[in-house]
Amino acid sequence: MVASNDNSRSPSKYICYKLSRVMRKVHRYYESNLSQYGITPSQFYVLSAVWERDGLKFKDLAKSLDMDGSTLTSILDRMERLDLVERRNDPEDRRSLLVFLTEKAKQKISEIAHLAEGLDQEIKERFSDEEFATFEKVLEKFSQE
Amino acid sequence: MVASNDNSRSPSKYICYKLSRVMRKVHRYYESNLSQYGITPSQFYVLSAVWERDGLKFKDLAKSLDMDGSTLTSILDRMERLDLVERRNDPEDRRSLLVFLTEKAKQKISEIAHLAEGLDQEIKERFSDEEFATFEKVLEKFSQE
DNA sequence: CACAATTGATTTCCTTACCAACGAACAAGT
DNA sequence: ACTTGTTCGTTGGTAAGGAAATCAATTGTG
Repeated sequence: MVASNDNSRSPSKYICYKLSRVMRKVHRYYESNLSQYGITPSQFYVLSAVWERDGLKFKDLAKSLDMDGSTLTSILDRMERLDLVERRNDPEDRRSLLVFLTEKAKQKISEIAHLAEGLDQEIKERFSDEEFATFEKVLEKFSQE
Repeated sequence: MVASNDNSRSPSKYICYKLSRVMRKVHRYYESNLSQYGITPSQFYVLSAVWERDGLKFKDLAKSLDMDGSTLTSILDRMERLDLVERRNDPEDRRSLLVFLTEKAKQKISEIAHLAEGLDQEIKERFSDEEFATFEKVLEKFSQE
């Protein structure tokens, strides 16, 4: 808490810096665990989102992940190379693409999701329930607006 | 809160995803405001850290920002090109580098810091004091361990 | 002293992220 | 039908983040 006082020059007084630092840390934690499945955290988010709604539109996928289309394009490129997802044409709109999980991905995803839930559990255990609930509430509010 | 329940498949149930999403949002907010000074959020963190301790060692800078050395190398490259920082040899260790702010940076940094404090203020105002205090406490705990 | 091990910083490679510009396809209006 | 405008996805550019390999300099050990 020392570095948060207002007349300090330290970057650690700024929200954005704090968030970025923690995010990177948690990201590395996920990354090191997901690597045994040969995927990255971002690829895992895409897998989860497509698992939730197989065959959804590219643009809806991007929107649901709050991700720029061009970022998703390159992630899907790699995931297609890894045989995790498949892009198919949308019969209703020739500009649009539909995204599907491959059989390979369908077989792996629930195990991976289980692992990720375990990682979350380990993180949560470091805090009190209320503390963490408030933390998540604030995050939720952030991403809504 | 809907998406956080445990039997959902949505990526938004995972801490790492939530953090990344919020972080990106806040990052974009900072980015759009800092761009008037021609710098990025990460460059701003470096400026702040060097402003706090001018002439610190490269490795200490990287450590204090919890940043990989290779990342810092490329950020400093750009910042040197922008005439914001300067690398000098460490007289005590020829492997080591010392990092200094340029005059140009010294003149701009306090104004930029003031802007950033304003951005933080605007964010804070969206939450209750306790709520946000807990949020920051959790972030703090995260980055300590 | 000499040699091995470690440290400091850079380079290269890969992934993510975003913006701006683009071309193709669709929609709306006249 | 034709033109105008919009939407969809990709491409190309830049920045950041990190892992691994590398080189030079320093430290440790025999």
